[in-house]
Amino acid sequence: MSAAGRMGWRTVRAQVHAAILDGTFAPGQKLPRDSDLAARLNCARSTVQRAMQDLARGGIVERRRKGGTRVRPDPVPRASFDIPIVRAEVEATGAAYGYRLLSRVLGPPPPSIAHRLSHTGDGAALRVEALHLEDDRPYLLEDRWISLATVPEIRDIDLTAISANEWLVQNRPYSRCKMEFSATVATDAQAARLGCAVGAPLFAMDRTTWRDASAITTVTALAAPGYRL
Amino acid sequence: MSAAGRMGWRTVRAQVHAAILDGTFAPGQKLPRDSDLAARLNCARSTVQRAMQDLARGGIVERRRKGGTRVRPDPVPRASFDIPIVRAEVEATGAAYGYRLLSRVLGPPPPSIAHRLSHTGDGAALRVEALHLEDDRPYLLEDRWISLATVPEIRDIDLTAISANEWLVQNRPYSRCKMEFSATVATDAQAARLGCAVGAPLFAMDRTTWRDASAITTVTALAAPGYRL
DNA sequence: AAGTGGTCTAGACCACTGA
DNA sequence: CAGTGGTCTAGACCACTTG
Repeated sequence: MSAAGRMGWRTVRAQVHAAILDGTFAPGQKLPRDSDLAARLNCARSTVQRAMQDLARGGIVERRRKGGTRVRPDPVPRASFDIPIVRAEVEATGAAYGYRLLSRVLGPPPPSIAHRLSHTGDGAALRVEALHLEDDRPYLLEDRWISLATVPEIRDIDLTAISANEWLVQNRPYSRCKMEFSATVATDAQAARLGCAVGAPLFAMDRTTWRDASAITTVTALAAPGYRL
Repeated sequence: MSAAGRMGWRTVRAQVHAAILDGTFAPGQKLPRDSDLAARLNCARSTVQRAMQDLARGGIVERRRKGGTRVRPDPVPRASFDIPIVRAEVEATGAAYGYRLLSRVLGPPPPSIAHRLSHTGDGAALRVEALHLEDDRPYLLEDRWISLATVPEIRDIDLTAISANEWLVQNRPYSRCKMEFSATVATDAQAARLGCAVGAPLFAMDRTTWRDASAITTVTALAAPGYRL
């Protein structure tokens, strides 16, 4: 770690990171305080601040007021990736995107879904099943519940023309989102819709979105066998 | 969006985000330039900068030099979560963590693995199969290949005492990491080791880590049925 | 060529928190 | 209570990109 030419915050980050990787700063060890690093690297403290904050965000170091900055003994693999819009994901592969509405039912959701939507009991919901296609082959099967309390307009939208997903994204931006991933095997009905064998392994994504404290929608999407995230 | 009391960058971010959610700034629309917002909110431009940069990182807006800041029409769900260390993940549930080495073999990896490790042909590797336990029940089955070219010391480590995962994390910090998730069904051998039925759905995580350009290890971990991420 | 975001600086004060 | 990170400011210059 030397104080050569101009030090941008990315350079500072790289230098400190390199020093951690090569053992100059051992796991658990305390790093010099920001102002000292700034002096040694010949830059402003705020530049070091920026760099260290980025390392902290990446799980490389841990910072505490008065406690100083320490190398994390367990570099947390902080995965961060974009969940692509289905249409974009399909079209990115060069394939043609298609969409088909399978069912659309108004009614009270079962308890498990009502709980996810934080429904207090009286709330009705719209259930939509749809299939996303990649070059006419089944790609993603979604089973969605939309809260009519939060999104009453959805009742009048023609969901054969636009997917609920896209309509919601464009008309009901959400402020919070929770996702879960798991694995299941295809039931008879799912296999028929996805065009795969019964018992085939399916990658499942559960997503619930909120606008402030009001749940908007909860969806379970099943990907055709072979899907990788 | 009013200029009330003290405006920290989090406050600025919240105000702008709220203005986007309530439609003051429509999707695709251009926002005022930073200095204007700063004037309107009665704070320094750099404070607005920080807030806007955070919104951009969250996929809410898109910024371009000279092009200005625009509301993203497709609020990208940017999932960001920590991949926990297995031991920590188990112990967080209050359960006892256990670990068992199943096999340990030195030899040339098959082509598919050699490719993932960027081996040029001559490189040998260490293959380790291990089982992570939660209260003595199978939790995660890992099948790992470690590059002896990058980590020769691993040959002399007693992997019955410490898991390869933990040893590597503590002794070979990595600078890059690639992960993939998918779903499979249990084979005979996997079912026996995980104590589940043949054909049960398994959540699979593939991870490869590098130190600079040298691959360190590649691992496929299978979670027992019921696992959710 | 000009406009807008990106970064750097020097200095100040605040907010946690460990000793 | 004292030390360290967190944030704010005002100003300057740079870098990219669009018209």
